[in-house]
Amino acid sequence: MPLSEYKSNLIEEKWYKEWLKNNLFFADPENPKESFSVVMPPPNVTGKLHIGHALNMTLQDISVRYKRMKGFNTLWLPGFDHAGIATQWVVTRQLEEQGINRFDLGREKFIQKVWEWVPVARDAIKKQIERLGASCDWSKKRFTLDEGFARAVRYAFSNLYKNGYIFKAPYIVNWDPKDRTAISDLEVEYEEENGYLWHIKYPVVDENGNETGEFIVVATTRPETMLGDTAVAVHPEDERYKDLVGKYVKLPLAPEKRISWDGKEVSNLIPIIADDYVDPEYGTGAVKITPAHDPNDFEVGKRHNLPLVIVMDESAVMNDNAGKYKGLDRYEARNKIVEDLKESGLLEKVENIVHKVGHSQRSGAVVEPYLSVQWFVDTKKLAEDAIKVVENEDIKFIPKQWEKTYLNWMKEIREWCISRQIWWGHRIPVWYCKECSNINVFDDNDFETLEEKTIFNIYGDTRISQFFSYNELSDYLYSQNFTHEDKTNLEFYEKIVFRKELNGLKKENLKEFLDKTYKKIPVLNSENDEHFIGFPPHAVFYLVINGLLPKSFTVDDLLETYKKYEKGLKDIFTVFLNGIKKTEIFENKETLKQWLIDHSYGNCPNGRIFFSEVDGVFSVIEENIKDVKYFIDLKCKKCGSRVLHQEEDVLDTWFSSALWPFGTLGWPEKTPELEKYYPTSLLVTGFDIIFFWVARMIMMGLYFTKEKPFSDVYIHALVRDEKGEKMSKTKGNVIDPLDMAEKYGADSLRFTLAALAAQGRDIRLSEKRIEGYRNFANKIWNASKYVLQNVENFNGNIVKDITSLDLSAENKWIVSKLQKTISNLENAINSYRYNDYANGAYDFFWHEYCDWYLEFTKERVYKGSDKDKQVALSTLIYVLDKSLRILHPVMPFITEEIWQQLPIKDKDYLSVAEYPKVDENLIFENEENIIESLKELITAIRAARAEFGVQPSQKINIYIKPENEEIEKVLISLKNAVANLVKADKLEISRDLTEMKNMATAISSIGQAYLDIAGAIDVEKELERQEKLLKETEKYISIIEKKLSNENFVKKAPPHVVEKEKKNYEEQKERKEKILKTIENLKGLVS
RNA sequence: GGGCGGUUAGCUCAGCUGGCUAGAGCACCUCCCUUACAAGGAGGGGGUCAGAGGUUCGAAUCCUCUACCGCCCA
Repeated sequence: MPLSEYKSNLIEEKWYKEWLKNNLFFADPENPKESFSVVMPPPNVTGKLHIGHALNMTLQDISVRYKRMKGFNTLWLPGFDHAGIATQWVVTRQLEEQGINRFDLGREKFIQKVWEWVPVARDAIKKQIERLGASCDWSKKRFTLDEGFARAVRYAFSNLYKNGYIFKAPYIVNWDPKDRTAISDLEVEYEEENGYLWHIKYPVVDENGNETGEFIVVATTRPETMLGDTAVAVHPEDERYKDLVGKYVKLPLAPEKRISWDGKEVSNLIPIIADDYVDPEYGTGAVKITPAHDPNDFEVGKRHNLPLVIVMDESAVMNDNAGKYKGLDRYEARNKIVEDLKESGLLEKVENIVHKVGHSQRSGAVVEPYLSVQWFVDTKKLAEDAIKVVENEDIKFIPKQWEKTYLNWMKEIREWCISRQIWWGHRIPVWYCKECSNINVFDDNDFETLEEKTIFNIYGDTRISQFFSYNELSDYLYSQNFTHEDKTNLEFYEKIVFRKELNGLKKENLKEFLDKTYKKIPVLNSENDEHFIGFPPHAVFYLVINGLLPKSFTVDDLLETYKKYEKGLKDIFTVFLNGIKKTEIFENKETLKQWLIDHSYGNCPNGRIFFSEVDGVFSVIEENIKDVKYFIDLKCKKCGSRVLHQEEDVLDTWFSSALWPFGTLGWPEKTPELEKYYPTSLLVTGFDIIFFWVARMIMMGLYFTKEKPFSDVYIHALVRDEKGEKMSKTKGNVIDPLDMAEKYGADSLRFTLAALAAQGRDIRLSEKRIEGYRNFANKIWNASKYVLQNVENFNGNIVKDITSLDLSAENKWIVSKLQKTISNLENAINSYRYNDYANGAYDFFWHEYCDWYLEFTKERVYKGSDKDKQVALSTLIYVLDKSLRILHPVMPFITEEIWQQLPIKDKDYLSVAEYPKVDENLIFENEENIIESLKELITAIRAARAEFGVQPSQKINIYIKPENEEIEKVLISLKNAVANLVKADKLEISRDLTEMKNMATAISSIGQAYLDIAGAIDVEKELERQEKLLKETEKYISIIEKKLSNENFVKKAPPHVVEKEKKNYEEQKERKEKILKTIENLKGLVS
């Protein structure tokens, strides 16, 4: 099927499907070849793929496709990030639009909504990645919240906690009052804003609390926090305040009694303390200290043992400690306080200032430094190895400059706040003991069998509760997995998480397994009855169905058994029933007996019957049991209590992303994938997440696997618009990669991004640019069309091994050029110069193959002998084949489409065909030089034509006098082609040509050409033209002369440079001679 | 305040470890619908490589300072 017109849309979709269908991107860990592995930075499941993703995907795909074609065992592992705050925010807003508040909805239902929404967004993004042609192994795709990943996260948390890297502490965090969560330092963006510096007078008091009339003036940008002041600090050496240190001030506007965060009363008389932290030069030299609302003050507070008074709630609304300002939003309170201060004469002055105000990256709300209890990772120790591994180049950043950025940050690393007060994410695997307050961290190491581990993990993922029924569990086990649609959740556990069969959980075994393994909890019919006193009947039924008590029993039997299991029973039902009552029934035999009788057939006054009774022997009536739940038995590791409560907070999303390179390969299990593909080879990402992600992956990777997570980190730039502005929806300057792919083809978009991806610079992208490279795709298409059409029309054979052919000079030239191009391209891609790769391929294909080689072949292809045709077409095909291979990593679709039609294809798909190897035997320096000079001559002839205004279509007679016999031979062999290229009517090539007078002259190192422009020659004009050329040449000669006459140059410059200059010099000299001669002739004509 | 980067043709940018009469694409000018391609072909104009100084036989490239622009961190 010959090619028609190039339409990207018609070819792109079909090939991606084909590739997938044939599993071309599947990575087999058993394949013994050297591995090349890349984990894809997982896009957020929120929203859409933007142009930055497109760049990221393109660069990865180029490297991955290149390595795959080079024969590596190549893995590109894709996946998605659950993006805690971002996703929660999107869903919250959607619900708000429907008038639903997430707090009203509740945690469980909210999460359910998120799970419903996420696949929609995720599948959209997946399609977009596919549209760009990403050659990743979808069969291995992962999600940061999938079953295996969640397990890895719990495992990691537990390990870090047990080894002292994770701690919980009261701390000043960056609080986002809009999302009501703590955020990490990195999630705060500082913006310069106009603000005020208020100078406030605090009255000094004497021992009795009476104002002395003296004041100490403090300045603040946040006056509302003064209500939380617990000291005023001055520098110890500051003479102005020396006498005041140790005295007290009366905090204006504050209530007399405030309550500190740990419940103690705090007076409004606060001490004046001395601390080095205060800069005596700045402001008044006195600083208000608000330890619960400022990180620096917090440190001061710790040193001086100051109480911590919180004055706002989680939404930044003033609380009880704010006295009469209670209930006001922080800004309303600020205005009111300023007003009141003014009124009472305590506001000394107001300064206009510009200061930096922190905003939440996500919600945009002004961040409030806020005292709260949070979970932290102590990153200091983890950072040590992470610094070493980069310093000793085990991990390389490309471009190198980013190393410094990384190291600077790493060396000054601070604790990482990992808890978030949101719902969507990995719930922290901590269970607090209600009895002894112990912090228990559980992971599946606390369980014996894989089946039990699995069930614990399902619980940990909040898919089932701690008390679960058979149906709840089986519904989950056998339903479709979220991440791998082709598997059930059980299969996911078997194939992805544990890599082992979970026989106990198979449908046919599940019931038996549960009965055997878990304590059974009776769910009684009366449970929803609010007057129902649940504990005693539950306890009895529990003992019976777990086989601890026979179905029929006496009071003594029951009491004895009860006493034996009392603690456990109480604990379990405290949790199950959310508190228990009537435990006293079991306190003595009489009450118990009475209770049993009261609830037995025939004796029951209130009509609630649990037992039958015959002669003091009671039997449980099984109809009372509505359902049986199984109980995942978690006990406090310190006191053994089962009354536990799980931490409400979830982990920072980056905590899970930090495990990405090994978590996706099956860690903590020792999987074949981990063995084969870890450490990964390359990470491609943007500079904006070096701290968020790259740094943390390195720390976690080193800690958990004792190996680096990757070898090379390629940091690409930000894609900006053509004016250099960041793309944003609000500015309306967004270039949508999918629109571009539709309009110009994914190939063109990819090529553009690669061509612009120079190291260390932002990319300014304009649509024009994409259009330009679409033209390149069109060029490839049409050139291929020329080749394929003529191959089709040819009756002979295309020879695959072109070395067996008698190659003429121009064939050798293009083949030789090709070798050099391949070598350059490989150098470029191996050092991540994607732009050089793209441009190098572009240059070769367009400006050598199309502009010249194709033109050289036309005469032979159209009018040559069969032999001529065979050589030309075979070479055309040979070079086209190699060209498509080198272009394939950048433009996979169009190259595959064309390659499929080559008569010499050696694989089913170009995507898995071999990358060209440089063949030294195909480098022909001599022929290269000759043809390059011929190009020069042809260009000179064309220039002469143009200067004399000869129409392109007008044919003229041209005479060429070659420099020597060899060149003469080459030129004669190419006579028809040359004639065509210079539009010659009659072309004569001979060394015997005598001087041609009255003609325009074109000069090159392989000879000169005379253009018979049929009397149209304007001698004056030609003279002028030649003189201009002479001048240029002379200028060049004088530059070279200067170099060569410099003794030091000849002495010190490397020989090959000197050699080159000498050769240049000779050439230019000759050229000058020729021009001089031409001028002489012309002058002869004038006179 | 600390750090990093940028400044090369009208525009967007290449120019790796110093050897270039400083390149590309787009835009511009002239000519051409020649049987692969007008999404094209041929030819052409356009830059004291931000400024100053230094190192060197040789600097757009290395060093220092200055100016302007950007980013990151505090």
